[in-house]
Amino acid sequence: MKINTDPEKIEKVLNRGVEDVFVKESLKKKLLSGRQLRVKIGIDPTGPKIHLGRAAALRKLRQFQDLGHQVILIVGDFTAMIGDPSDKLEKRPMLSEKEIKANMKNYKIQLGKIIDLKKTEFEYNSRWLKKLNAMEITNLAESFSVSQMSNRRNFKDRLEKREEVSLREFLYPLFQGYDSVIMKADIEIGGFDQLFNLKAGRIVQKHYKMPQQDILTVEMLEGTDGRKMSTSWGNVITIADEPSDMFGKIMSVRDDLVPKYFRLCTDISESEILKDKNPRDLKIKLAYEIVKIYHGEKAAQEAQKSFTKIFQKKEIPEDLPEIIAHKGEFLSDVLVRGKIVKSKNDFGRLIKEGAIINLSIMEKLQTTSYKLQTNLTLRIGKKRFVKIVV
RNA sequence: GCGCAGGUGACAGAGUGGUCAAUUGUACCUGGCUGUAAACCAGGCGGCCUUCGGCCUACGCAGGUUCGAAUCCUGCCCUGCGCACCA
Repeated sequence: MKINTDPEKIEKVLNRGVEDVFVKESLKKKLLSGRQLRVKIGIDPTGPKIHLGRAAALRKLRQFQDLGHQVILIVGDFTAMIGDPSDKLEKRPMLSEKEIKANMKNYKIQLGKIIDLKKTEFEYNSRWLKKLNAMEITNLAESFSVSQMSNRRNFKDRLEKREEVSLREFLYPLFQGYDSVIMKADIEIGGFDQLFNLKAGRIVQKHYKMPQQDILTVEMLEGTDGRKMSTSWGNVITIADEPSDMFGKIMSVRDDLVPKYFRLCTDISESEILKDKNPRDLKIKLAYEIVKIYHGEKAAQEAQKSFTKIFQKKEIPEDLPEIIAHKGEFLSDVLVRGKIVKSKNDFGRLIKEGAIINLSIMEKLQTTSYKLQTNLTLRIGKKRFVKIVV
């Protein structure tokens, strides 16, 4: 495999969407050397879907792959059971082996949309971490001092607030670092929230008298509401989202985040981004590009078409969710059953607010005790559509 | 183990016998304005019913006192802090 050492390309890899590189000069030298490097990334199979924030790090990995370097994907099946303390307000619950397996099922398909799986080395870190005995763990633990560990931002904060910090959480960075030892990693990539864990890799490698990996962190991507993208916040856009859904979610991202989204989620150049002055049009372009990456050109066109149709021309979408109902059934029951509304109370509120519209006659539904006789197409609020088939 | 403080709705955090389905902020939902953006304004935000009303379930868990408990008592579980010497 030929290694690409084009300085211009390397510059781009080292800068676009990158928060921090440690140690930059060392990494640059490695990349220019022409040697094939071992580039590691860890994925925590804690959620079944990859969101755009995680995808950003994986895209960075892809860039290394394109330069000809060896990409190593560590599935943190063991560490996921411990729970990563990074930037968590609370400690995470431990995941069972079963849950992890379920999460990993669709993972590879999603990964395949970003990186070249054929050229990727896959490893499950339980393979070696499971076997560590007490003596070896003790030795590993020697690499860190307590003050180093407790100076970590989120440990420190929690300790100051007199919240619980489990000793177990201290183990996480150690194990992640140990992965780097086993894998002989030259570089490790991760989100900026991973900074401590990545640096831990350097410390642990040093402890085992190995050359230290350089680390590269990508910027954190905020979710649709401007807060950090996180599954537990429900503000995520995942790469497995349906095209129209994905398109819509991207359109609801705050304007000021659009350049960042371009930087982290697309290959569009900065100069091209600046061409479009209208923020809405720019965002449409962004949505189009991202949908194109994960679902193809055709899906992107269709998503855009249906978006303009629904929200700019206010038409009814073509394929809306359907619920089967019986004749004479209460509408409220059907909607609760179909999980369109939370409860009958919720339904009652929406009626009172005039939020439910019968699209065939374009009238607001007035009564909570509406009984179904024929098919019915409804719009609830601005973005919920549903068709009820009797 | 002993002592002290604490455990309240998605989260933060009030409330210390009835007026508490529980103040407030955030998040969320709806309407207005819009570009399914932001900001802003208004309303809502446990469940069920025949809904200007009624019922059920909820303030760590289990009991108790009381006409009445998130609030008082007892036990249990969980969290934080303190518990060498000297004084």
